Amino acid sequence: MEVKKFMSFFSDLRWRGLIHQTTDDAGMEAWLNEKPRAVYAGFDPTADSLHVGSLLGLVVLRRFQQAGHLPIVVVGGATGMIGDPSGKSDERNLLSPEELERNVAGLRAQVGAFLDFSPGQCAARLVNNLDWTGPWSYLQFLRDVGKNFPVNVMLAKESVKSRLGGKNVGKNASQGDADPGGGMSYTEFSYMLLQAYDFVHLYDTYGCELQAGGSDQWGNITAGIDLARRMRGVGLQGLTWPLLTKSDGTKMGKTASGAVWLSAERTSPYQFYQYWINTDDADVGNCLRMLTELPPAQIESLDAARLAKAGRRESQRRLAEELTRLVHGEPGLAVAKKATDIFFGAEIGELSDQQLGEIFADVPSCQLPRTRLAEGDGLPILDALVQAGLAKSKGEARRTVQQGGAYVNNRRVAGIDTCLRADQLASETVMVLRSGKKKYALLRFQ
RNA sequence: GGGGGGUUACCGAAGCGGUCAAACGGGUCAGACUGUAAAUCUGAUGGCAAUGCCUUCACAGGUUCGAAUCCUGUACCCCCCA
Repeated sequence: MEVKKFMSFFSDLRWRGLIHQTTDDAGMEAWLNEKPRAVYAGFDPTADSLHVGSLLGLVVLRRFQQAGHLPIVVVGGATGMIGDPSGKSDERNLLSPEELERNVAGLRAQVGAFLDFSPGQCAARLVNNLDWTGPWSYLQFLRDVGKNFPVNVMLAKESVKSRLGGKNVGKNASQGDADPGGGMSYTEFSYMLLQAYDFVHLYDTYGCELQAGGSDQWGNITAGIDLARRMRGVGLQGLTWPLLTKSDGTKMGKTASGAVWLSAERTSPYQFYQYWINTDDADVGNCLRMLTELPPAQIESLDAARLAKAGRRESQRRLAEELTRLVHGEPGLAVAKKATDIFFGAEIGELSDQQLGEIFADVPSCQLPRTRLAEGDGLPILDALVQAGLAKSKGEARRTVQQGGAYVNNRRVAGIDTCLRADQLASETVMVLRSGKKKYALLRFQ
């Protein structure tokens, strides 16, 4: 395997497919090599946690920092109050100030895992655009900022056109029979002014000359560049990364049960790990390039291994490991892997309540009095399955057992007459029930 | 307003007096296979104290030894003619 010679930071970005558009394709690389530059990317505080959709932005900023540039994370406390129309087919609901405040705090807590905020040459910053946008009066904003925006230019932006054009951009517009396009409110129309001004403010305050964002942000980024030229007479730069989509065209980071979050409370490290483990062969190469920091040579050798022996799923494993470590740290990864071993592996036993609790954090459980284990021959397996919610009726439980689909502590239940006794506890008070391949439930005996 | 057709289990759809807990397909669940994939194959699919018992075929009554099946009424849906 040929080892790539030194690759500049920027061509590495290109190689990874992280560059979609730039304001200066020819000169950007040299411009970045010239000296450390401040670069900013914005994050919407629509929830108290970021999700996989924001991961790309975070890792891009991280790469900039590793290359010696200064990343600035802008949390959209102000713009979040308005709602970015880019890529949305419908008007958004406004968040309350309290919600926003909580969300901003949540995001602040998360970005520390990606960027280094400790004082130094290229310490990262996190700012909230509400801090500089809040004080504006409406009239003042119209005079100073609004004056610089020709409406015809605003109307030409894709984010606006698609909403006014009379057809939904959203892929699943099918359910909205009545609503062709929906239009947009003046509020959302004004969104780009706020984001544009952010760029000017960051230039003024931190000398920030580059804004990065997803490809849907191109219109907002160029709006900021235009504004800076008009207000300050400077030429700022912009760069976008492509949207992270799967080969089937759907968005990355969505599961049947909702978004995959970065916070352990919303998506446990195990679930997070599992999400990546299950990445399609067709997508995993892209994900490795764009999201992980594995060197190109290693990624290429994983590609080759995947072609030769797809069944080993080495790529998925590495992807899940790298990202879980990045987001949840080494301890989070350890828990996720341990849980994975148990979920797909051998008998469970000799564990503590606490260990089981961590591993099966996502699994439903039910409490039963401990005496049930001692009554008669013990707790009949059929009752246990129903109690645990793994079967809707005893008939269903019976079928599951007869078909060999029921397990206690990952050991197959032999017959429908099986009874559970205290010596089958996996830990002090917990027994692990499973139906089929992956459906688990805990029984806690108090 | 007049005429006709329909309403069956999670969904679609058979059944038109007993052998109906109800064919068939889809879905779902389990098993085998496998890469925690896809495809395929097998089994299951109202409830229960289970060679039996109980509750289901829009709802309420009725005919009958016996009704998802026949009759009457009610509700909802569809089609045709005005």
